[in-house]
Amino acid sequence: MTKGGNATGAGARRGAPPRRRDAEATRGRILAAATQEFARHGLAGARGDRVARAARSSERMVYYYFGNKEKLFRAVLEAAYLSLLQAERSVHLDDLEPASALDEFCRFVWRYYLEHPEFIGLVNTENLHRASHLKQSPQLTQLVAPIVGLLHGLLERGVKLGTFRAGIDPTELYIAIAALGYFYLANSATLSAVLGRELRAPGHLDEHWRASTEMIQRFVRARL
Amino acid sequence: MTKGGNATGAGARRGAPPRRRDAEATRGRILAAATQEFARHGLAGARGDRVARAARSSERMVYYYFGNKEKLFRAVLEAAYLSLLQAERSVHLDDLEPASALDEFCRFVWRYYLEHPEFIGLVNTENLHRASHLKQSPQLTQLVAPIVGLLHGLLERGVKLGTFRAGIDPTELYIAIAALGYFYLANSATLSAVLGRELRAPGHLDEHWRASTEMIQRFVRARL
Amino acid sequence: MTKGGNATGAGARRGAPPRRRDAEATRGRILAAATQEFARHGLAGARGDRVARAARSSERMVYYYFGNKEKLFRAVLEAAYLSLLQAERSVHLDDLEPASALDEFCRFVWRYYLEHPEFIGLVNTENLHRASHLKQSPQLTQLVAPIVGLLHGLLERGVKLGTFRAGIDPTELYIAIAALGYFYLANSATLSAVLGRELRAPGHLDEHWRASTEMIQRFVRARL
Amino acid sequence: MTKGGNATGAGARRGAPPRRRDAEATRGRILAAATQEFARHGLAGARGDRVARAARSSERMVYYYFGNKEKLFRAVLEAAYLSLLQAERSVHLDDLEPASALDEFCRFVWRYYLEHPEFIGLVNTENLHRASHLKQSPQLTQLVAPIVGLLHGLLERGVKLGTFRAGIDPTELYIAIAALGYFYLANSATLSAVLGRELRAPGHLDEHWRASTEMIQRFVRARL
DNA sequence: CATGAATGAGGTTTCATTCAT
DNA sequence: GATGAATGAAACCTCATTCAT
Repeated sequence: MTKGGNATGAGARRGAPPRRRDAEATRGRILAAATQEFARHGLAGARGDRVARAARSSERMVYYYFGNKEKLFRAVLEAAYLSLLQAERSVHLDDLEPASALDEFCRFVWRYYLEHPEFIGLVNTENLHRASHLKQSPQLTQLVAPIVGLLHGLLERGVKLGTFRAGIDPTELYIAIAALGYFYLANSATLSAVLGRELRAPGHLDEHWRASTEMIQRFVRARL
Repeated sequence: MTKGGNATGAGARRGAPPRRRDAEATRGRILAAATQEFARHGLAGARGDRVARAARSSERMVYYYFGNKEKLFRAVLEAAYLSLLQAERSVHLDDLEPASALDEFCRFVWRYYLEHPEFIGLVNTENLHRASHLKQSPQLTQLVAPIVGLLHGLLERGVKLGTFRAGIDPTELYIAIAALGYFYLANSATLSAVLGRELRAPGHLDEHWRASTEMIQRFVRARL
Repeated sequence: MTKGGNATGAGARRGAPPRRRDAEATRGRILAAATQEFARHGLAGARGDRVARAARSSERMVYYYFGNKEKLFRAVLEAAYLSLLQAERSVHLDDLEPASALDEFCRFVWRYYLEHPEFIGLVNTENLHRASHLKQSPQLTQLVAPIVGLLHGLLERGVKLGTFRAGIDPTELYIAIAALGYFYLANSATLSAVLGRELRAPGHLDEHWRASTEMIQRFVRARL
Repeated sequence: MTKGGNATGAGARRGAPPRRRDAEATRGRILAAATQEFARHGLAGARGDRVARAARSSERMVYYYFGNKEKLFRAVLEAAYLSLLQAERSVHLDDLEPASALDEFCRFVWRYYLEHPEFIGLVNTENLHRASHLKQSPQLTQLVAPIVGLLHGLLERGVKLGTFRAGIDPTELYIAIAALGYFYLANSATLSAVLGRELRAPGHLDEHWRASTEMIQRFVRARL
């Protein structure tokens, strides 16, 4: 029942009569559409008919597959976090020396946020709801962001080599790295208006990334 | 119960029946209630009757004073930003040496976010709407966060004294300071669930603030 | 208490503090504004605040002077009919020979409708309400359109002279004259759309008037 | 109670509980009810709940099928004009000699107005709105009342036979015929009150029709 | 597996009107 | 005599959801 390994192909399905395996495809399209919808409009602002239309399906199907709005949101949220976890698994830092590895790590986080604006939207929405849906997903809460483990190892290596100072909490470091990227992108609209600077302009994006990595490096570096 | 001749001021009015025919007071209560409502539930999730009840007024009065939901939100947003600006005016850093002044600045920002969770909620909501309401408020967009000016002066002083390195963009510095505080508090719910650590616990709050200021100090410090 | 003959002048009353005799002036402005409002939007569609604004007064004053919406409409309607009656009094046909007098009469009716679109709007609205307000105004129903009397005399003279045929009901004649003008103007919007001809174009207005008078003349003429 | 296999047709369904899940029937009942409601109360005065009740449906269904009040009105208006056009197609004048044909035409128009008071109410309402809804219906504006074509042919035949005079504009003639009928019926309430004559009394209705046709005949007749 | 029809409940907003100086 | 503040009732409309095939 896994996704990979089937050979039906994704193409040639436009207006054609529904065929075998379409159930899963429909479900997938709905999930994708709902992800966008929730990310853009929040939970209360999301509209079932927009999801249905974007998924080239019907509102009825949304209920058929997901039960109700809240459950749909939970499914979307789980998929989003799972997606992040999967991406995190692709990060391999062990072959790099600690400082470069940390740079690489920062780049990964920044890139992920930059390329997954829907993730930011969903997380913001979930925080508005005090993480109530997340708490209902045991598989997610038990996972304890394995990415922090990466940082832990990395910091230890740096300390041993004498390039990083001791006593840095990997969780705090992770939060700092996330904060610098997330805040900038999540709040770019209001910040741009208030600061009078277009934060989404490519130049400023780059500059921010550079400043952020420097800040992180200086934070961990021994004997500045 | 008449309007003239009392000197109670605006405070100490909780649960007491609202003074009737006091436009300013009624408007104020509605604005305060709406601030909480929008911060907690977002624009789409906010409910007019909850606002009315919390303001010990009627739904009708909300429309009487603010026209419609969107305008009410705009009024709330404007008041929130104005409130921040006013608080910023109370920050005086000129008498402190640069490093201490920077610490003080960080403490101010952190405290403001900590003590004004509604501000975070409103800003998040406004970002969901791509700052569309903010852009309609000329008075706010024209203001160009004067607080950045404070940082600018502070950095210059530090550079002259040789304690800060040159070439730091005050706007970027401001964003970093804001990011470290805002992100932590705005996302504490999901982060707590995912990281398996109660970020709102007093100890962790303090630790985060300490780590943040250190990060900022190391970022600007010359010759580390 | 008549309008003419006072020397306060109509000018110089813009933003100035209210003075003596302003009560009557305010009432008058409200009545005029309400006339336009009811004519343009009907009874149900009329809005108190639009009336107030157009009258440079307040909604409160509307109720102060007229009690409620329905009474205001009645006042408007009475004023409109009284206005028509007064205009009718200015029609003098006795010095003209019958055919010319009839032409003159037709011209008067046509002109009145053309120059008083609000009258048409009000009458249409009143018919929607099955003349219920009109019936409540004894002064109007008792009047029995004196203008029909004019036609009666005119027809008699024509018959005596041998230019008009006998047996024509003056009321029917009046209705016909009114119909040709009223219908054309009252329905010009829908007719223009459906017939593909701009009925309000000056050329077509004139042509219609010419055709109408000819129709009326041919109707009464003896021995065609 | 299933949908398939019955042959009752659309008629004879009054007071009986509405057949459920019959979209066409439900839509039809709502349209019919709305026609009456708009005709009687105008656009602003029409009430959604009255429509729902009269249609033995729910207010919700009105929005389900028609979107909103304005669209419902447009649908009603379109149906009303389409109904008129269909009736016009049943008029065949070619077999009659011109004068009789013209009489027949007048009778048709008169009868239509007499038997479709809702049409008059709707058209009046649409004129209040300056035909704004009609203009949004391309199918209606493009039709250019084909009935005028009938009059055109009829006039030509009469001229050739020498019974009608030349130079009569068929559109003007149509307007005159419509005016004499429409005005009388649309304004019967106010006219009855003002003229002191019950225009809806059968005798007066007949008399008006006779006077109207005579007027039309005399208008077109050659050599009176 | 899929769907068109239907709906209860409640949301936002408007309206005409009155209160209390 | 005049007015700003207030309001109950109801209007229109939307939303998430279920029914019945």
